[in-house]
Amino acid sequence: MFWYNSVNGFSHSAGKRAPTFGRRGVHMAEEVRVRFAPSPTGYLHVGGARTALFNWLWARHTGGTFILRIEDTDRKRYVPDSLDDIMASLRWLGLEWDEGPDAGGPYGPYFQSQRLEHYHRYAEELIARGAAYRCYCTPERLAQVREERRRRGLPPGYDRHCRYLPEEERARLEAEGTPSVVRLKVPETGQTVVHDLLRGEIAFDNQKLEDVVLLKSDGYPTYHLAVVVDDHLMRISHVMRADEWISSFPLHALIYRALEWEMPVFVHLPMILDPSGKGKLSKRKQRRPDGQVEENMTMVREFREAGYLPEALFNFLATLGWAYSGEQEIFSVEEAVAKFELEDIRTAPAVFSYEKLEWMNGVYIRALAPEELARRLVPFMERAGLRVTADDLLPLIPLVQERLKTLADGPAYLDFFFQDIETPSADVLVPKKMDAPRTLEALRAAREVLAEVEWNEEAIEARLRQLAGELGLKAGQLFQPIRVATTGKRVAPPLFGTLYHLGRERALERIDRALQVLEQAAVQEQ
RNA sequence: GCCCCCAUCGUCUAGAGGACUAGGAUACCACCCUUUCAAGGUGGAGACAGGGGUUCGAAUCCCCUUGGGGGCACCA
Repeated sequence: MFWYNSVNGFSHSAGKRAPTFGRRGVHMAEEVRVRFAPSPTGYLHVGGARTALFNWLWARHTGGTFILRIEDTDRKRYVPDSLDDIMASLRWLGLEWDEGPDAGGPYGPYFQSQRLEHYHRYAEELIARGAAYRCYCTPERLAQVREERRRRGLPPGYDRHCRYLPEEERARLEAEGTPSVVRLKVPETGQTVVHDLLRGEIAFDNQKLEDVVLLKSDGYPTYHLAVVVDDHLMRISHVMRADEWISSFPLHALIYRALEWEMPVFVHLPMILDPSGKGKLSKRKQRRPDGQVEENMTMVREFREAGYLPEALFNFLATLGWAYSGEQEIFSVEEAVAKFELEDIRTAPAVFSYEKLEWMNGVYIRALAPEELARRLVPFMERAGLRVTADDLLPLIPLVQERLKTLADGPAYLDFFFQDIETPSADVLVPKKMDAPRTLEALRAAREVLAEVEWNEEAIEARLRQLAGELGLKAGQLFQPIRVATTGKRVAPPLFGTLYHLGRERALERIDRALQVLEQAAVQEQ
């Protein structure tokens, strides 16, 4: 049979550094069409987002088309709100699609559940061409077979029972209306050689391949059939998908060849690994940044809620498995689009580094216009119970901008501006190498200065520095009690700006409360 | 178990046989700056998994070993 010659279709091995277009020279002018095809079985995972991102980057780089296709062929695992999350997360990252749900397009519908007639048609076509067959085995029998094979030390799989069903038996089962699936008729000998842009040729012994189910008994296709049919019908030029699909790649190739369809260029993307380096990134794994045991963040929405900027996540994900030069790693969207090349995608799996993402997020936060930072901080302040507007925040931005790692850090740095503080205890108020009486004396003096100083940052700083000298204290010894008294924190934004924006009245009021605490402590120490 | 993929500092990576005393970033450490914390500056420690080939010459090409990962559903 023609498709037993599995090596056809490839003129030469491209190898690791093959030119992107050269291999399919005839198609150099052909439009690039790529797709991201998630299944609505859960929220968008950062691994999925990275796949989407690479596809999007390639589409934008080439002036091609980015398609969103929903692979909703598993009715059992369907999660109702996952589709909304996937679309919202993609848009949050800036990965707008040209064709797909909402957008529409000439090759729709873009939900596989609405394309069943196509899968049925090509399943029949495959049967007619002798490349597939109906299988009437029950799930129970299949389970039995698997168990049996396991016991005999064989790889789990189907025993091809129905492939060799006598014709009269087949007719009888059909007449009885026995439920059936359609299976791929994999050649029993020879090899299937597939081509990956980055890895070159990969050969599989047909003997090791399985007669996978193409069409389920509920009439829905499996991934294997649906992906091939849709990629062909939607005229996909490049398939970029996760590494884990390499195993079923030969099955897909067999379907393409049986249907005599030309294959797109395949690029398998490296896996994203858990920080432990053990296995795919998943929620189950735990990380402990400071001894704390917690769940990994894996969903795009979680990063958004944790105060990461979309541009930072975008940049980080873009450099996970793709490197432009080894020198540059901060890329604007435009730069990434301009510089993205398929050849520069790595094949080795990459560990997801939360530390590096956090650093990068800080870089992007520092680069934000103050007005913009203020605007983005508002929801995080509100979530912490602080009712503020961007205008309230704006004057305070210079105090915190270079300190924030995430937007969620905002409240911890700024809450005392917007709500009263708990009066700090003496042990927090008294700096190292100081005692309560001396701290009390210093803070009293500071109160007097602050009560009459002209209320601007420069004057406050000048007078307090002068005071420190008069008291024979180091700057920190005077400033720290003031900081703690007015902010309730040991760690807070720069003092003079803080005092200025807090206002004289509130600053003095908080200092007075701290003085009471210190008075008591001073008495007790004597 | 079988099949497939992968292998440079802890991590992300540069490296296309000679430009490698292996570069950058992050994380870490020290110092500087400094009112705390950051940010910034300077410096430091830190890698070609192992073994065979090929070659005048190997991080780079080939083979083996080891290690890691993925897959083996009427899931995607």
